[in-house]
Amino acid sequence: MRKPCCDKRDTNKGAWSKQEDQKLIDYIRKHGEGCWRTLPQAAGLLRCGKSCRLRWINYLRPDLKRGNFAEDEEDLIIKLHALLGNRWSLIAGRLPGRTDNEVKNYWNSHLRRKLLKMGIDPNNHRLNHSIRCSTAQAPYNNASSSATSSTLKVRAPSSLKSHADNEKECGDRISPDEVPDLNLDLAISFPSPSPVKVEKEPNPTKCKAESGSLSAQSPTLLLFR
DNA sequence: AACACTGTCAACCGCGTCTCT
DNA sequence: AAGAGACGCGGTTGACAGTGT
Repeated sequence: MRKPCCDKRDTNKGAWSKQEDQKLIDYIRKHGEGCWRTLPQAAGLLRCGKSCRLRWINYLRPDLKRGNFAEDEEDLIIKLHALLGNRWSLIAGRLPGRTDNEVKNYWNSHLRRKLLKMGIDPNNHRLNHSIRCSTAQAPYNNASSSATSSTLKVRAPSSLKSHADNEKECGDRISPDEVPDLNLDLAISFPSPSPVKVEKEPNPTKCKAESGSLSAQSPTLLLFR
């Protein structure tokens, strides 16, 4: 049985105040990201670590772009979604200054509708195609979307297989080589000194528990342009 | 003006994965 | 090998704003 990530009685929830934001910013500027579990106490925040992490990543990080999505960003999201499904973090990794949450929200509120208006099924990116799989929110995933998404990230070969399996289960879904005019040349392979890597940089300030999580063994999603 | 409806987005939740012991 | 702890991800929720009636 997993313990709750924090003692919920003693933590604030809901919207962040400016003071809380400032505390978090100050702390991370001083000590860097990481060790989210212990950060709230160290920073004097009555929040759980997860909440702090989310607030920082989605809102406070200095490199965030925010604001409206450009047309080319929209295009890229649509194309990447056609290839990757709801792997928002992977998609966001190709959009500098954008977060997975932001991309996901934008997809659900704008792009889905836009595609529907154009007569394209946002689930499989096909024209005038009735939705075959009942999981409208998780186009390429079967029962557990989070499971498959993690699989893709970590174990590329089997994930490709699982994607292919889903294709079978869901009928004639689009496959990467079916995507027209994509020109993304997406490949998954083990790390090598090559093009753009969508990979989290190991944070030097990270604590012990996390430090080995991106070892040389971890396959990396490589994206070429 | 008041209410209902709809859209947006920040935040939460639960679960999978990874690492360490 | 098994269990615990921590992180990260995707799905979902709920508050708020905008729009329509």
